[in-house]
Amino acid sequence: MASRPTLASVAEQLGLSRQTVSNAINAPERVKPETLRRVNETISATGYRPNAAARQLRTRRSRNLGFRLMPAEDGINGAILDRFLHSLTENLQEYGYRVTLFAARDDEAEIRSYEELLETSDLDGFVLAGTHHGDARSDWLLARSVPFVTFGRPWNASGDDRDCAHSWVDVDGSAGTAEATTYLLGRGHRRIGFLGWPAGSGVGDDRRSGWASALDGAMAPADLDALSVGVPDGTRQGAEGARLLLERGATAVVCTSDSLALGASEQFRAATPGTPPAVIGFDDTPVAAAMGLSSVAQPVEQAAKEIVDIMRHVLDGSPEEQVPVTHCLLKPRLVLRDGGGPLARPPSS
Amino acid sequence: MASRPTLASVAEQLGLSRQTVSNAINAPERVKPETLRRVNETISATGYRPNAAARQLRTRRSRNLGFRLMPAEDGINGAILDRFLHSLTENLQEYGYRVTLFAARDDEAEIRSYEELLETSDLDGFVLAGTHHGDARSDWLLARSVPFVTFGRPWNASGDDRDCAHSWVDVDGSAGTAEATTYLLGRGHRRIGFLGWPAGSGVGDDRRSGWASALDGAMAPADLDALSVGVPDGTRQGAEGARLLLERGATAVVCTSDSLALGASEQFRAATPGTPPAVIGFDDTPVAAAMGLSSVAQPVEQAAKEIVDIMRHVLDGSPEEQVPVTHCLLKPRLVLRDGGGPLARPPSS
DNA sequence: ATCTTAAATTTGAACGATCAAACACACCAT
DNA sequence: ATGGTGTGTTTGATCGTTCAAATTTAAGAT
Repeated sequence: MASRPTLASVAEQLGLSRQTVSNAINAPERVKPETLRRVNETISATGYRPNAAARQLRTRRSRNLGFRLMPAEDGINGAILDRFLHSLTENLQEYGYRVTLFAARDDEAEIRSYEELLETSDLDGFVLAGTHHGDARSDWLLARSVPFVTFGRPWNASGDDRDCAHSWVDVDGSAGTAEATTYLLGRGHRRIGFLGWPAGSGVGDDRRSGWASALDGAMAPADLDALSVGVPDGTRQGAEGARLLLERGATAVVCTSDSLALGASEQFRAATPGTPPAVIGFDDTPVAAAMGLSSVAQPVEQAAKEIVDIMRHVLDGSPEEQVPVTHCLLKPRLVLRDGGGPLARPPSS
Repeated sequence: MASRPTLASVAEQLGLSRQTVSNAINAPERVKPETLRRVNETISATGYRPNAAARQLRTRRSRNLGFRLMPAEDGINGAILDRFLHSLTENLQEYGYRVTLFAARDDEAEIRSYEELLETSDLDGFVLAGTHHGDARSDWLLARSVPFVTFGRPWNASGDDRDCAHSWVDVDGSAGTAEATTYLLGRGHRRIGFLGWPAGSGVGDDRRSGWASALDGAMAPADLDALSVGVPDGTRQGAEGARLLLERGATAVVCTSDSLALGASEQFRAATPGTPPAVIGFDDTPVAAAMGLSSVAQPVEQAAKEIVDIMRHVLDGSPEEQVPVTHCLLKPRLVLRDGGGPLARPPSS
C-alpha cells in the first residue's frame, strides 16, 4: 500500500497495461493524446519515478558517465577542476545523466577501470581530461566504440588535430597568448618575451605559437628566439626565466602558467619599480586573482557545456546513426588586473 | 557463446546452481571449501563479474554514495576539493563503492536531489561537505535514517558537538592556530595578532579560540581583544586588517585563511624589511605554496579515509545492528616556509 | 456489410541477480 | 529401523522495467 509506485501500480490504477504507461514515458507519440494526459496526471499525482536499476538491467544503459580523477595536480587538476566538474555535472543533470567518479594511478589502471565500469555498471560513456596522440586509453575506447569526449586535443604529431578519430573540446591557448601579446603591443611594448615550458608539450608549444604569431613581422626571427625561454613550471623557475628575459631587454612577458607569471612578476616589479609589472599569466587561477595578476582565463564552464552537447547527440541519437566526430575549439578570455599585487591599489573604502 | 558470463552460465559450466555460485561470492562460509575453490576457479577463468543493475534491483543497494558539488568557491570548495574528492573516491573504491556527483543550487534543491537519488538510484548514503546546527539537510537525512557523514562539524550553539546526532569528521582548527601561535611564541614574538573573519562563523570562531588559548596567560585579556581583527575574506581586507594590527604593535599574525595571510604578509614585509614576514595562513592552498607562505594544512586525505571507515561500518554492518554515531577530530599540520615570497630564497642551482 | 490498413494497446518473456524456503545427504544417538 | 541435527545445495519467486510480437480498436475504401 504505502510502497513506492511502479509502472504496474500506476497502470492498474488507470486500468491500463504496464507497457502503455512505459510508452507514455519513453515514446509519447505512440500513445493516444487523451491517454497520455491521464497517465501523466496519475504519474504526478502518485509521484511515480522509474527505477534506474530495473531500466538499466533491461536496456544496458545507466545514464551515467565516468570521469577519472587524476592523482597529481597537473593539467586541469587543482586549478580549475572544481569549476569544470561542477559545470559538467550540472549540464549533464539537465539531460538526466550523472557523473560517476573513479580513481586510477596510471593509464593502464584507467583502462582496467573502463572495463570494470562498462561490464558491471553499464556506464554510457566517459569524459577524459586530456589525451595525447596514440593514447592507449582513447585507442581502447575507440576500438570498442565506447562513447567518449576529451577535454583537450590529442596533439597529433602532424599538428592537425582535425583528423582526430574522436570528439574533443579544447581551449585555443594560441589565441589566448596571441591576444595577450597584442594587448601588450597596444600598450607600447616592443620587446615582449615568452616564458613557457620546455619544448615538446603540446599545450606549451601551442601557447608559444600564439605569442610568436602575434609578434610576426614586429620582430626579427633571431630576436624571437632570444626572447623565448622554456623552464619547468614553478615560481622559482619563473623568476629565474624572467631574469634572463630582462637581461635580453624584454619589457613585458607572456607566460604559460600563473606559477611562472607569479615568479616573473616579482622580477619585473624589482626591475621597474613604480609601474605594475607587464606580466600576463595563464589559467586565471585563484593565485592570479589574489595577486592581482593579469591572466588568460579558460572558459571551462563553456567547455563542459560543449562536451555535454556532444555526448548528448552521441548517446540520445538513434542507435546506428553515424554521429560525426566533433571538434570544438573555444576562445579564452584575457582577464586584466592592475598587476601590482594585493597592495598596488589600496582599498578604496 | 561470446556473451558475458552470468551466474547461471558459470553455474551450468560447473554443474551447480545459480545460488551456490552466488553464495560463493557473497557468503563463502556457506559453501563447501572444495566447491568454493572450483567456483573461484571458473570465475577467474571466465572473467565473470556480477551485474550491478541486477544486484541493485534485488537488494535495493547500489554501492554508490552521493556527493554534492557546491556552486561557489567557499569552504572546502576550490582550495582543497580536488584532493578531498580524489581521496574519497580512492578509499571508497577499495571497498567496492563509488561516488556519484550531483549539483544543487541550495539546500532545498539538495534535499530534492536526495529524494530523487534515493528513489530512482538507490544511493546507499551521502557525504556532505559541511553542515550547520539545525541544518535542514541533516534533519531530513536523519529523519529517514539515510546513512551519511559530514566533513565538518555542525557547530552547535551549545558549543559541544559531541552530542550531535550524526557522524562527522573534522579538522581541529583551534589546535592548528594554537600550534601556529605557539610556534611564533617560540620564535620570540610576544605580541601576536589574529586576523580572522567577523565573529559568528563556527569555523572562524574556532580558529580564533586556538590563538586565544595559546596566548592565555601570556597577554592581558584587553590586549587579546585589541590584537584580534575580524574582516571578510580576501587579500585586500587582509592587508587592511594587518595594517590595524601593526599599528597596535603586533609583530606577528595568525590568519584564518591564506587569502588574508597573503594580504597581511605584504603589509608585514613592508613594515619589517629584510626579515621574512611572521605571518601564518590557513589551508595550505597552492597560493601559500607559490608565495612561500607558512600555513596550517588540513589533512583532507586522512579526513576522507576516516569518513570512508565510518561509512563502511554503517553500510556493511548487519542490517539492524545499531551503529554508534562517530565523531572524529583530526589534527592539522603546520607547514613552515621561509615566508619571503618566491624570491626570498633564490634557486640554489 | 466486408476487407484493408494503420493506430493504440496488451501479453509474455526476458534482463541477472538475491531471498526465502525446501530439499538432499551424511552423521550420530536412540 | 527411526528420528533428529546439521551442512551443503537447489528450487521457485521476485525486484521493475523494456523488447518483440500479438492483439484489439478505429477508420477508410470497396
